[in-house]
Amino acid sequence: MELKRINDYTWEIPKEGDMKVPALIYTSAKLLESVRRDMTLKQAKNVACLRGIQRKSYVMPDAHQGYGFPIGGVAAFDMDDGIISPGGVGYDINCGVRLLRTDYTERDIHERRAQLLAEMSKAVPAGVGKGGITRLSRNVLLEVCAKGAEWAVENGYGTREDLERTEESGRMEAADPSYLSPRAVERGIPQLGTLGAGNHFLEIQKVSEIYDEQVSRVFGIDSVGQVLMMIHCGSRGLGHQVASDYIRLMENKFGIRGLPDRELINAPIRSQLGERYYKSMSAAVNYAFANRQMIAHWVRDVFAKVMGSSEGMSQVYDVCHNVAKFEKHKIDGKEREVCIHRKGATRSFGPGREEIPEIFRSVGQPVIIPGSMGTASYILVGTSEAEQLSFGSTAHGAGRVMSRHEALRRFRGEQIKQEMESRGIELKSTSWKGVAEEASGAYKDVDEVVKVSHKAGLGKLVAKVVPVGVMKG
DNA sequence: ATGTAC
Repeated sequence: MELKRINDYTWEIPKEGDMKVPALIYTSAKLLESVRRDMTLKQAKNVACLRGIQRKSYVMPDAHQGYGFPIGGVAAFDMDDGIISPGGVGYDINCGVRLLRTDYTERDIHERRAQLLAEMSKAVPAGVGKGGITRLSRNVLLEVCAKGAEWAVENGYGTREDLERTEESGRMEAADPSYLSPRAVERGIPQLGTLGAGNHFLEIQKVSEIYDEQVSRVFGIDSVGQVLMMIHCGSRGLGHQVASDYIRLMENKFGIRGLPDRELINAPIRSQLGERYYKSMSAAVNYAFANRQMIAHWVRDVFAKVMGSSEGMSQVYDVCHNVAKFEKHKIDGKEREVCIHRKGATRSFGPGREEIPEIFRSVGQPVIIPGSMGTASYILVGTSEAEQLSFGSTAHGAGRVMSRHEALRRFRGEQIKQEMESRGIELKSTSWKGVAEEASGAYKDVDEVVKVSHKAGLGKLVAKVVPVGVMKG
């Protein structure tokens, strides 16, 4: 494939054939090798062919192949001529990350980290298909999907301050749960307040490096050794069902003829089906916000029980990694509203954007990038440059280099756990198979991913954290 | 990611 090197961290696939715009890949020579081995670049070119796409089809440094669109793909579409696509959001709608700070240091919790993990695994149900401890009626589930994290706070899970420190304040107003299929509702009812499986986790972390003292202090990250709690999960079976439902509905309505790949099925944003998908997707987004809100509340309960207090455990921020949204961006010098798809990408807004909470508005929003199991994670800050470079987006994680299937062939869960424990990291999981699939060897080097983000200007380094204890689904 | 197939 023809790739034009723009600079050390940017490559372009020039417009050709049916492409309406070029594709732009933020990567390094090292990361480019793995991206060239799978379908990522072909998929980025396919996205560039879709109707109404603006500026470029963007690829983030952690990208790998996904359903239709690459994971680590960002694309914006014209509100009048453009499309919205379930494959551009992904199956796990509003998969995302929440970060809590604490007043504890690693020393304070060292002796009790196994106990913290044991209590968390009692308090937070995890695993494939796992149900939760809440008993919801159908009507309450619909209310959760309409109100998101607000519902959770109103029902005793956490504080209003948490909402301020959540993307969209924990609630997408566009949500209309009445468009959810009966099956989506049915799957959502038992799973609210559950972690799930795959790459979802709870992690006890300690700050290992601070790159920007001023910004980190604004985020509530004060010193090396400070303990943080990271929560990574999404919308479970409900979001998955919304994606499946609308992929099928759109295929039936529009057919797959003329698409470069049937997985790119989409609907005009202004069509009935496009609007219904957006409202249903927003309902799933809200379900995921409520999910993380409840889990965060239980994590605080666990600290209160094991450590004696959860005081000081305020939220740093909560970000979406898989979402489509209507946002205003400057295109060809003119401010316009577009439909942004961020699939495996984090919003990275810089100073001044009205969408970010006032407390962060002078420095930019927190960007939370989890690594793979047993590796570092990073806190970055959004930049103004990113708005021109990538519609205000950066990476969302390490990004796979190996399929789950291949990881199962190569790794053993028991051995991975042993290796982590020899490095002083506790691991608790419901599934050896899950641990093998999530081995860090199946992922890219997150240090390299965030270096590209920093150097390219997509999001700037603020702090590095390392795991102390990990709970996997 | 996912009641890893409806």
